[in-house]
Amino acid sequence: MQREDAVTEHPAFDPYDPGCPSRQLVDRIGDRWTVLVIGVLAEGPARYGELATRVAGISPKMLAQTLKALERDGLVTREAFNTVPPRVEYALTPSGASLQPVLLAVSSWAREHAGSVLQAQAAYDG
Amino acid sequence: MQREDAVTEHPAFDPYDPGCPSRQLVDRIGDRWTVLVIGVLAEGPARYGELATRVAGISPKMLAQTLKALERDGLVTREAFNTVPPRVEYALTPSGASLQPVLLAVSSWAREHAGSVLQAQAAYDG
DNA sequence: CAGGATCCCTTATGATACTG
DNA sequence: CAGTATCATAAGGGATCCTG
Repeated sequence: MQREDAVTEHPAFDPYDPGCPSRQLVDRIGDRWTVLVIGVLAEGPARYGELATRVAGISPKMLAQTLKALERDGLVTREAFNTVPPRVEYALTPSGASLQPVLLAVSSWAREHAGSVLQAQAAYDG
Repeated sequence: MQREDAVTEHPAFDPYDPGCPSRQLVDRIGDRWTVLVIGVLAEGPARYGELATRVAGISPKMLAQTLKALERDGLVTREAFNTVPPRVEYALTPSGASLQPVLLAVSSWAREHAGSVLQAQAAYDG
């Protein structure tokens, strides 16, 4: 259990503490769509429709939701042009860009170990 | 998308890009409990109850489930001692240990940016 | 002590249709 | 084009009880 008045302090962020903002961030990084969206934006700004295309399989709802969350977290900027037809561009902020290497490390590890993991699974199942 | 009928015979959560096992791994890394469990084991072998204590908030079900998945993936070993009372020790395999730096990068990023993210959220909400 | 088996509920997510 | 609104479903996860 936890103290109610812990808000007044500004302690070290502890991912092991449920309810700690840093844990929330870890969760976000782990999010299925977040990773993919940031991956696309890491290559440059993109429009909504472009994202919808490149992150294949994502529903409009999830895309909008993911982008909104990222924008709220200050990881992504949203720029709307009042034209016809409408045009909205998303881009990574410096914070968002700083996340890229981390995500890269994750996917690198995954690529490197995918083989041995598959092997281990087969052995375990057998 | 898929040409399959409404028959969902396989619980494959891969939204798209099938045939990429590394994708499965990324999802695992992103798993809320996996990250925390590996984090604890990175400091050395631990018993079931020890893990239950240190990974605050996890239920027996989730802990067992997470450990089993990690064991199947060859990231964690399980050693059961046939004593009374029972004693089971979990430890990282080399593969699992190699994951530590990656996870460390993730939580480091989270700790570093938690502040600015909170700030961004406040600004967004206001 | 370690964990399996259940039950149940909350939330996440997807499909679809609609609007500024 | 860029979303929003709504609905239905499935999965994640917690609580609890039980056993080797």
